[in-house]
Amino acid sequence: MQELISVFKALSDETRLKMLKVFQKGEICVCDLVSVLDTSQPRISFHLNVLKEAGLIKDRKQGKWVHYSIDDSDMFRRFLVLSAMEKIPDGAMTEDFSRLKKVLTVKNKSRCG
Amino acid sequence: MQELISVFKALSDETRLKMLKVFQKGEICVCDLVSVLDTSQPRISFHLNVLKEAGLIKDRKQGKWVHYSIDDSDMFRRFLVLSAMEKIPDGAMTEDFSRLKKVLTVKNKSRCG
DNA sequence: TTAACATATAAACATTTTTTGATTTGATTG
DNA sequence: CAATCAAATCAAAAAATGTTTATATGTTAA
Repeated sequence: MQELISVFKALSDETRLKMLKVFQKGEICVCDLVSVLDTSQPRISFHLNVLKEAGLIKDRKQGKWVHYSIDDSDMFRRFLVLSAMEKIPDGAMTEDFSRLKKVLTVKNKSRCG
Repeated sequence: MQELISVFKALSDETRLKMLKVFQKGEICVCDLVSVLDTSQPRISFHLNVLKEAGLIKDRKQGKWVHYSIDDSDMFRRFLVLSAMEKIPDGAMTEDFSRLKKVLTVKNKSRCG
């Protein structure tokens, strides 16, 4: 039961829902997520950890960077995330997506990743 | 987005999940729920309110009593609750269901309801 | 190997949620 | 209408979560 609760808890926070929205666009590293959500690094790390403990995301370490992405190994979580995401209008993400776009194009001219 | 969050928040608590499990057996009044979950009345009222604010349950007033039941008017909530309930083994509810049984049979010999 | 960078962690603090005990409200019954 | 019962509400205490600032860890590159 605690496992189930941890999943719902992870989903009951605006920052974390926004993170999942960003993850839907693809894998992203912590430093980019900090830029995109325009907040502090420890705060991002804290929320990433909550999502990870709930089994909603996974990480991939590569050199200095840690890339996070949606963990789609579990059907129930997968469905929960999808249906939650569907409920959040893209309008709630305008600023963030615009920063994401910026970050990604800079990326193409190489940096991490 | 806050509405979505309120739903997940409502679902991220053991007492409230147990309440929903009880509601799956049918409508129940506050005083019976207090007996079944074996806790204080204000605590029950508090959690009922959280579930109600999230749109997961509805109430029906009848004389002195208030009967609560699952609100199945919204598809998304309906599905969430069903899939959450499925994840909770009946073993987690043994004591509660046994008290529920008792309460319901006493009921038949009339009291509230 | 030192400097710089990415991320995690920790401690202190702030905020939110939950619990408790007392009280209130509303309805029924004697 | 006084007594009783069900339920809600409130204020204060307790517990859990989230934020911040500072620091630690691990990696890469100069």
